[in-house]
Amino acid sequence: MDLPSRDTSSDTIAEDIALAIHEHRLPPGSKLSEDEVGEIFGVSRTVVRAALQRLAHDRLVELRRNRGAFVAQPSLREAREVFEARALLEPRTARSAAERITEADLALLQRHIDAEHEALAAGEAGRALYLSGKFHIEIARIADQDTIAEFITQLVARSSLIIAVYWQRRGALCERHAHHALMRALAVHDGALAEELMKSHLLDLLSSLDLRSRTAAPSSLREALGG
Amino acid sequence: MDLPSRDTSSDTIAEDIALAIHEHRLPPGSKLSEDEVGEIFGVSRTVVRAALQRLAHDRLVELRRNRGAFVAQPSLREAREVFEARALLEPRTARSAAERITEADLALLQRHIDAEHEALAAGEAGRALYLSGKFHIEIARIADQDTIAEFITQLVARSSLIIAVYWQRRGALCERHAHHALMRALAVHDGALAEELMKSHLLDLLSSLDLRSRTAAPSSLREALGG
DNA sequence: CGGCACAAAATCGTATACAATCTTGTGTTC
DNA sequence: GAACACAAGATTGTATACGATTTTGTGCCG
Repeated sequence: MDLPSRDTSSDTIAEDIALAIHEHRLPPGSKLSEDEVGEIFGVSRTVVRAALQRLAHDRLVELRRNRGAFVAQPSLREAREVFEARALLEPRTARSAAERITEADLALLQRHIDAEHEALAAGEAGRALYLSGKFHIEIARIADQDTIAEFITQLVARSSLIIAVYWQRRGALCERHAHHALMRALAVHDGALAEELMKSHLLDLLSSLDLRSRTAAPSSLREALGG
Repeated sequence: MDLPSRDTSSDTIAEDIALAIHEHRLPPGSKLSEDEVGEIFGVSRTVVRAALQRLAHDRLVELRRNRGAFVAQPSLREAREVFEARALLEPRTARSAAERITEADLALLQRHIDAEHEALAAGEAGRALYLSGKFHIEIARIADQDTIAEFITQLVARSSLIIAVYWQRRGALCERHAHHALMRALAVHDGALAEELMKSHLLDLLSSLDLRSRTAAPSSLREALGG
């Protein structure tokens, strides 16, 4: 509004909301009223609806007819499936990335890791998680696979939502070492190692989630009981 | 309109258009005017826009700002990437499907194949292609992987578009034997064989495309010159 | 006092209207 | 005769308005 450097189209709003979800500023189950969002961004409901529909298509929000839009609450089943899909896509993509990575790419990845550590040091856990996801997406981009990168982008965003719901051991910074090890494999163009590291990294992530208990869908009722 | 058995929501329209694209009734590059589509389905531009945006998100149509919606014309690069993504997802999914397939699933798959042959015999090549794609999606469903099935659904639709642009040897019915062989592997729960057959089937499909020539994007100019 | 029915309020679904942008046809000028 | 400038037409982008559905608050009845 004040600084219309970009078009305030629905894409911008969708990205802003997606970022907020990714950084856990919008917890799962949050209501996204069309009027409210429209007022925040200074646009009409028309463009807000377009943004929400796009987010619903990415499974980040759930649209309930005549009820409104809510930040999605991935089911246990969806959580497993998302990581299984990532396990199919990312290891092979990491191998391709290792085979064709350049010095510029490595420098960019290193900056990503540094930014992640900075965010973590500053106590911005949400932002650190977002940057951690960006690391995975960047690898797909380096592999020169835009189509797969798009899928991974979506899966990473959904993973962030899954982590928000099912995160178990909060203290463990498993990401840190895994990403460093991956960096080393990429730097020496060791595709086989990169593939293996990515595979175990994803398995680690999955095992850090509490996917055993909570068989019932964690509804907003949880907030009522917990708070 | 006349038979409003279902809600004429944007999803229905998007599916109808997607089906037309899938069956090659709407060739790549076709203009999808909002007014025109709205008049055809008896709805306002509002709902048409929602449908077109959804299709654009699935990469079946391309939205050009202030220009309108057009049936997408996949680039050479996109064509390769789509089949590379399928090569990562489908073989392992076929293995899972083989391990857990039931008699009911087998019967359903057989009906799919029969319907495909009927369509082919009736000269409905487009419909046969659509059913052929459904076969792949059904396997992902049998594997009990909804998330991956969704990705495959999208990739299959895009494949249909790719075939419309880059199809080379029209006479070859490579699909037929490949799907039958897959059926046999699934029937005896031979996961390893199913995985291998799916892998080579996808490679066969890719090799049946003419991805060497036509480095420049085939625009609508081709119609003007060809017609 | 608890449960049900009804009404008011809020929110979403869709249609229509207006503004912005692009395309295209026409006229003028060199 | 060709190229540019301008205007008319068409199409999309966005806002607003109205109808439908759901939610919720209130009052009556058992």
